[in-house]
Amino acid sequence: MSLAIFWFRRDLRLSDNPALAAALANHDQILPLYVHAPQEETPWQPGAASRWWLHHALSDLFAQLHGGLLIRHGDSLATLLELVRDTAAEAVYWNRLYEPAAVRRDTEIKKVLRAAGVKVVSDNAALLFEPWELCNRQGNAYRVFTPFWKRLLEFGLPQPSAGSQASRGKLMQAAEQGTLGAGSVDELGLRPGLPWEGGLAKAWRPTRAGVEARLDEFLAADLRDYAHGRDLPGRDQVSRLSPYLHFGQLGPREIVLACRKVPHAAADFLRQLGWREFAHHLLFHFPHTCEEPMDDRFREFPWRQDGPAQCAWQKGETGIPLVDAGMRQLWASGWMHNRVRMIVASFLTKNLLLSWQGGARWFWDTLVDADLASNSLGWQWTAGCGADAAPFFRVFNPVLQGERFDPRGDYVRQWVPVLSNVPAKWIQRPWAAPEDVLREAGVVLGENYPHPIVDLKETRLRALDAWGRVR
DNA sequence: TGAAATGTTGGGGCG
DNA sequence: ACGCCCCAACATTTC
Repeated sequence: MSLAIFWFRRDLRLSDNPALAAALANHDQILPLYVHAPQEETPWQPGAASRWWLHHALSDLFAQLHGGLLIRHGDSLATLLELVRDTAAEAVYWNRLYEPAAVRRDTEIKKVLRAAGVKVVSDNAALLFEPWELCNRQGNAYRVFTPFWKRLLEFGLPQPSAGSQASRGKLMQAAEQGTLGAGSVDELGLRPGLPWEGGLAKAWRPTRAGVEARLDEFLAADLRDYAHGRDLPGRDQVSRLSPYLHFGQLGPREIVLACRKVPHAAADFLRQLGWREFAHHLLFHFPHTCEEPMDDRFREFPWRQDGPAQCAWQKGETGIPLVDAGMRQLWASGWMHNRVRMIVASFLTKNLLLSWQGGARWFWDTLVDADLASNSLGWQWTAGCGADAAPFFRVFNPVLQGERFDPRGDYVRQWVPVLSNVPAKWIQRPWAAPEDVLREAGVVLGENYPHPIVDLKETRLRALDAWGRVR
């Protein structure tokens, strides 16, 4: 009778799970384990929105396993050693993580377990390719997206391997785990316990059934005209799969497989999956880039300190409608449309001249899809200090972006309801509207909607000057 | 996965 | 009919 522990981390699914499939193939009985150890991810412990999602993802996995998921809270290595001792497990299986803290921890755990005579098997459930499997002709990591993606496509987009649907009859049932001291998901205390979670619950279905339904719906309807429609936040023609991917309730290879089955071209959408892949590639090879700019010239960049401005940005009270709409969508639903993420990030770093790290930290705490790799890439891209970064002179004008991508103001109306009666012509810049137009719409600037906290033209020039000095 | 300034062109109003 | 000016509309350059 051979027993192995399967350690769930951010691969909270039973399908397309290579390490789980390998464990099932090689052992008679598998103990499914989850260890809650946020302190091991310091300084990037999951934020409130992320914990809310994790709570539901774990509850759902617990249900899929009919309660046969051992839940522990504490030190990962100590927990594994204790369970190996108590169950006489021969092996521990897991799927890899790529954040610097997780890599350090897992390397140490692997070393200690092997020294103790325990077999350790790790595999890749989170990415299309391991970060070290793709390199340029000089054998170096990629720093530019396009050649990276081109190379990946040359290798071919991988699909779930056949063995991943192995028998689940060997998974140890709850009754058999009786003496091992299982905790419950509720005991982990992951839910915010704020009225806030009502907004998250309304916006999301954080379960495997939820993601399967979402994927089908997206591929059937929203993939047509995706290249254009994904830029319109009012239309919301985007996949919304990112939180499921982060927690591994859906694997990227499952997405590739699903795309093969639809009649429309999926290349533009898969390219977005490529950006997620690229972000992991970069964070693995340049692990300091979640804290520090990749471009050393930005180490001494003169970011301002401005608490009130930072706060206005966070609360969506900048007086710039599209920025405020995005920040309010984030707070209310734990998510923001990608086009708007770029706009609010440009506004924070360029118009307010506040550090990208501060923005990244706020996103980290409020996004249900907060992912260290994607978040770091996105913010460094906007700030112009990262790999394949936006050119220094690229400053988004949130008014023009609004007129181009939210021309009727649908998105602004939804998230900044006080502006809902402002005509489309003025909704992206109410401060410029004639008095009678505002009066008729019920808007009183400085009363029920703020005056803009900065002048867009002036702050653009200030940003150009600051970025110009870096060159 | 920009925006603004500057340059060019061509149609129409008008003397 | 002609030249002149104005100014969209579009293209190019610059940040």
